[in-house]
Amino acid sequence: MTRPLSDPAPEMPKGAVTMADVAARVGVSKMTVSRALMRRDGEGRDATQQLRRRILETCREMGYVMDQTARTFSSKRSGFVSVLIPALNNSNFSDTVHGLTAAVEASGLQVLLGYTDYDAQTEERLLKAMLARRPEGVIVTGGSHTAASRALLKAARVPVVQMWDLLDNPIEHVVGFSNAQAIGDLVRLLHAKGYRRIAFLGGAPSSDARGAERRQGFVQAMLALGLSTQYLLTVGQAPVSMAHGAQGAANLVRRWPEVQAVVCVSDHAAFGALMECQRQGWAVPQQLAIAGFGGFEVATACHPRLTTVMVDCVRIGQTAGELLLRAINAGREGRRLPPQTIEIPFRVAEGEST
Amino acid sequence: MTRPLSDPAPEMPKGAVTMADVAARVGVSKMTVSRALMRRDGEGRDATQQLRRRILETCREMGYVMDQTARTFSSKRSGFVSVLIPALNNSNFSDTVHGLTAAVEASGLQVLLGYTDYDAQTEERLLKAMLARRPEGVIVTGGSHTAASRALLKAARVPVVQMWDLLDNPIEHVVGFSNAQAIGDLVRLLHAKGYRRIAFLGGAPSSDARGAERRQGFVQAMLALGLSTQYLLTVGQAPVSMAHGAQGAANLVRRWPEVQAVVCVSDHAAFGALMECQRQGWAVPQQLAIAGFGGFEVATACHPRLTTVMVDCVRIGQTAGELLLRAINAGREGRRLPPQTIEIPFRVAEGEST
DNA sequence: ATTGAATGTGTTACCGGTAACTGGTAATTA
DNA sequence: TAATTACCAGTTACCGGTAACACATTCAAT
Repeated sequence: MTRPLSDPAPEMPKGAVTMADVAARVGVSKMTVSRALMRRDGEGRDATQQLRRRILETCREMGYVMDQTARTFSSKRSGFVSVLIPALNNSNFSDTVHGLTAAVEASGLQVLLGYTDYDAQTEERLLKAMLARRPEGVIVTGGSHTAASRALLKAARVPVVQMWDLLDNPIEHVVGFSNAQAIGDLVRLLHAKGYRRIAFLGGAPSSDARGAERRQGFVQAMLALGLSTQYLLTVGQAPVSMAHGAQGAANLVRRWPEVQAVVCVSDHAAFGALMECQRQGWAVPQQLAIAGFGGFEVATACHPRLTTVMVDCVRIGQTAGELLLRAINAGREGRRLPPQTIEIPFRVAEGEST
Repeated sequence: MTRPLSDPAPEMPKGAVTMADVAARVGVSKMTVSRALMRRDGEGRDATQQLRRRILETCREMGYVMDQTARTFSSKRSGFVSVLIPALNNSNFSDTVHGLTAAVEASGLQVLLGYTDYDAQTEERLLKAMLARRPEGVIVTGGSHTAASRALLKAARVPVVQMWDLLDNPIEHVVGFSNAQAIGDLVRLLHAKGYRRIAFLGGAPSSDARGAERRQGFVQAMLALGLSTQYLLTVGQAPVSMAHGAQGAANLVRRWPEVQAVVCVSDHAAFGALMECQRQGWAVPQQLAIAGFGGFEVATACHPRLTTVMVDCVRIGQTAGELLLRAINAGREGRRLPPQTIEIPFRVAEGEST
C-alpha cells in the first residue's frame, strides 16, 4: 500500500458500495451513474452507450447494488404495490397472486404480499404497516374492511383495486365476479337434473363475506325456483376445512335425511362431505349429490369428480394487476383513471358427484 | 382565512403530513416528535409523558403516518426480514410462514414474503430485488441456490437462515429435519408390516431438491434392509400434483404389477395415486399400499386415511424466526451469533392406506 | 459556416427521518 | 446552599439517491 491508512483508496470503499463510489471509480458524477442505471439498453448515442457499458461493468466489478430505500426516498416512488389476500394456502388466491405478479412485474414493480387470515382487524394492521412504506397501489380481496381500513386507503391517495367480488359500494376499482350468480347457476343445474331438496353447507357468515354472499345467492336462487330454503347448515369459521365438510355432511344426513343434494361453500368442504359419505357407505350422487365451489385441484382429482364452479383465478389476478398499472400510470401523468368494474367469467363444471 | 394564501397555516400542511408538520403544530422540534414516537408507554418523567401524550394525540388528529422509507433511510434499519418459500399454495410452507410471522412480528419486524416456484433462477432474481431493500435478515427454504444467490447472501452481511432441510454446507444457520431419515422411518414401518416390493414415486429430482433427498433416503433405507431399489418412478416436475400421482400409480401397476407398496414424495401425489386405485377398483392397501409425506389436510380427510410423515411446519417457522431474531439482535450489539443448526422432530403417522 | 434543436453531463438542493452532540433544567447529593 | 448528576429538548449533519436546472457538446438543417 502506498497510501496512508487514514486515506483509504477510493477504489476500495469500506462500508457498502454506494453510487458515489462507483462514480468516483469511473470518473463521472453520481448523477451520470444514476442515469446509466435508469436508461434502457441500446438507447442514446454511441459514446453514451460505451460509457454506460463501462459504468455497468464497474458496478458489477464492485458488487454495487442500488439502495432501493434511498431511491424510493428521493424519487417518491417505492417501486412496489401491496396485495392483500385472505390466506396463502388457498390455491384460488395463490393462483390470483401468480397472475397478478406476472402482470405487475412486467412493468418493473414488485409485489408485496400480505395475508389477513380472513380477519378485518388483521387486514387493518397489515394495511397500516404497508402504507407506511408508501406503495404505489393497493389490491385487496373483497369488500369487507373496517372503517379505518377504508379511511386509510382513501388517505393514501394511491389507486386501489378490490378483487374477487363484485361490490355495490367499491372503494375505487373492482375486478371480480358475482358469487351469488355463480351459486345460482349451480342451483339451477341441480334443479334441471331433478334435485329439489337441496342444502347449503358453509361456515359462519360473519367470518367470511365471500361465503356469506354464496349462501345468500343460494337462498335467492332456491326461492326463485320455488324450492324450500330451510336446509342451511353452518359448520365452523372461515376457512372451512375438509373436516368441517365431513362433519357437515354427517349432521345433514342425520338432521334432514330427505335432502337430495348439498351445495358446499368450497371444494374443500365438498370433498370432506364426499369422503364422509364414502366412510358411511352413502352412495354419491344417488343418495346424496354434492357440489363444491372454486375448481380446486382436489375437485378434479377425487373420485367421483366434484361438480364445482370454475373460476379463472389467474385471470382475476392478471386483470387486477393490469388495471392497477393503468391507474398508476394515469396517476403519474397527473390524470385519474375513472373507477372501473371489470367482470370475470366463471363456469359450472359438472363432475360425477351430482 | 386571515393568513395570505402564500403563507399556508402550519396547522394545514398541503401534501402528506410529515413529522415537521406535527412538530410545528405541537410547538416542539421534530426530534422531540421522533423520540415521542420511539419511546415506549409510561417511560420517563411526568412532564415528558404529558408532552408525549399530546404529541401522539396531535399525530392522530393530523392523520400522521410515519414514513417508513425515510426512517429506514436515516436509521439504516429497514424493519423487515425477507422470507423465500418455494410455493404459496402448499400448506406446509404457508404453515411455516404463519409460525415465522408470529415469531418475527412480536419484535416489531415485518415479514416480506416471496415465492420461487421451485426455481433457483427465480429465487436469485427475487433475492436481488429483496436485498436492494436492505432486509435485516433473510430466511430461505432448502439448500439449493445458484452460486450468485449464495454470493449475494454473503455480501448482504445480514443473518441468513436456511430452513426445512438439514444441510451439509449451510450458508449460516439451519432449521429443519432430515428428509432422508423421515423416509427411512416410513420404509422401515412398511417393512415391519411385511411389505417387501416397495416403489418410490416422485417428480424429476433436478426440479426439486427436497424431493431428490427423499428419493435418495428411500434408496438408502431399502438397501439397508436388503430390498430391491429398482422400483423408482418419476412423474413430472415439482410441485408434483395429484394428477401426477394418479398417472404414476397407473404406470406403476402396469409396469411392475408385483409391487406391494408405494412411497410418494408428497401427500398430493399419494392422494392422486389413491384415487386412481379407487377408479380402477384396486383395493388399498390390500393390492397396493400407499404412503405420502407432509401431513397435509387431504391425508387425514380422505378415505382411507393416508399413512404419512407429519412435520411440525409451524414450529419450523417459529424456530427459524426466533433464531433469526437472535442473530439480528446479536448483530445490533456488534456480536455475531455462531452458526446454529436446529433439528425439528417429525413422526410417521400410520393411516389406513398401508 | 451558422444556427437551432437534441442530447448528455455536472451542480445544487432536497426528500423525511435519526444519530450524535450541545446546552439547559430538574432532581439528588454533599 | 452549592455541586453533581440524570434527564431532556434542540441543533446540526447526514443517510444515498433523484429532480431540476445550467451548461456543454453533438448533430441536422439551413
